[in-house]
Amino acid sequence: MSVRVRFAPSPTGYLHIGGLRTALYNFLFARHHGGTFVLRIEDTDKTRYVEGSVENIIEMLHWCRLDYDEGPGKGGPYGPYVQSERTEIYRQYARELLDKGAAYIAFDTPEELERMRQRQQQAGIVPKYDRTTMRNQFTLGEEETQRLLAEGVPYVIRLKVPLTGVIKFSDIVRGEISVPARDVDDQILLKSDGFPTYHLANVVDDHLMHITHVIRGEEWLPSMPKHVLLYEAFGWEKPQFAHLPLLLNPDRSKLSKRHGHVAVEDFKKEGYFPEALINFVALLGWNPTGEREIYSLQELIELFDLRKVNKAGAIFDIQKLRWINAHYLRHKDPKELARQLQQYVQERNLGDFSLEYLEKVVILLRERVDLLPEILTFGDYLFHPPTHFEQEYFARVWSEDIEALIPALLTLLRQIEPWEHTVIWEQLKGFAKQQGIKIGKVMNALRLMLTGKSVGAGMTETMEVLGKEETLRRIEQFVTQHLPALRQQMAENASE
RNA sequence: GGCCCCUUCGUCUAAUGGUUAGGACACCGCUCUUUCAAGGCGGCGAUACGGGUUCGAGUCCCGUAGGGGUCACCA
Repeated sequence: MSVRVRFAPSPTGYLHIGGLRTALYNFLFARHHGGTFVLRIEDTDKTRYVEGSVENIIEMLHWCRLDYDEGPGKGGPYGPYVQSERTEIYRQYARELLDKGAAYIAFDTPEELERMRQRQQQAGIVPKYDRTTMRNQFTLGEEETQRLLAEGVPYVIRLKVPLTGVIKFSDIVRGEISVPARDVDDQILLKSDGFPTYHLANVVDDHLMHITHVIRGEEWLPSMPKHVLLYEAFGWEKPQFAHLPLLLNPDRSKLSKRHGHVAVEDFKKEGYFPEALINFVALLGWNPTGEREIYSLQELIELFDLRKVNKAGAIFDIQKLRWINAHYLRHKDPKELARQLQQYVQERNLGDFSLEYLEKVVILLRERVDLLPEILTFGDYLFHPPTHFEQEYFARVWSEDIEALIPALLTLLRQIEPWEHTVIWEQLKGFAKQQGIKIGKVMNALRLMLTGKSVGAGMTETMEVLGKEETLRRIEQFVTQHLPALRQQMAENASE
């Protein structure tokens, strides 16, 4: 039988990193086995629905190249793939459970349930639905139940969990697990609004959609016994289960918004590459060798093995993500990067720059930043003349000697031809020697005048990218405008 | 608190019961050098604890401790 897996998010917000990892492992498993990857939207709680979240999930999966084979907008043989469009199916199966005696009807109001929990807590016992004292099919009797139903009194359908015995199941990641039945609650399967809860809808759909492997987060492990009971009540063969270790905050709690952003979209906006995000997230909880860090999606597909997935949760370390992203930044095609950079330039209204120019900028600076858009701030002087000059740097590298050399330096630069960094370098070296001054002094002065900053790419390379005209203009502008201003500032600081 | 899961450097991880416990990020140093990076080289740094099984345990078993998840008409 061919592999069929699903990613089943609920549309309660944006796709987050944890969801992406779950989707990724499902995707990798499906592709590795030549199986089918299904997207199913679990929107059975209409109160938690967030507008636009389905679109966001689909868009982000697509951005990461995790395209699904069946699902919303794509169709497939077992649709619809949105649970709110399948409510009649769940009602039908809930009735089947009722007929089989595996479930029962209950009329308790939320207030009554709350009082029950309070009583239990005061008595020091674990809160759990008590079907021998509450208002349900068993305590009310068949006749009264039918009467209330006929009257239209709201009701729910609950799973009738055995009072004794042990529920056992097997998990690909965690092995054999068993839970005493007495610790399992009589889960509500069908809510009073006629919608199913997760547990019913999930089991029914996984069966109807012929899912062979359920790969989901560890937070679902505690509800496994309920799901096992449901499969058994229906007489269905269970799929195989794999509960993935959680993604954690630096404090080891479940990954959440509190410690920085977790929405995939935020990483996209910040300028992370999808390849980097996928590469990083794939290695959180699974590793093919332990010796390599960089994998393409294709390589991940080839190597993926569910049995090698770890059991312990993994902290989401943004530092390593940045490093991986930086790696991709240094290895991607500069032409492609230039196109992407142009987008950022336009978004920020930095002016018009040709792709040729931006490509040079990318090559010049990509080894010095982790994210592509950081080039815009790190190398701001490549997009407009510097308006701010680091005072400390100025104080350190500017001197009377240097200032006296500026006219000669300008004359030298004017005659340099061709304007290429190797030529510029040779000429400047000769100049420094001739003037009996250290080359470093000249370079630092140029760096200050041309960029205003103490750090950046190689100076002559930067000059080449700026062009001769711009280089000369900036030097002149520095001497006539910025230098007096800087002097004045220094004087003010000194007098304070 | 009940139930369930988990535990190798700070972090992500590797290790058919036999390795000086390996790699990567971060950090530190050296190197390169016109600054800052990148690269290269090196360093720091872990089997939670206690028992047991075994010639031999990170690996198997038991206990303890710690961490996490979950206990809704939410998924």
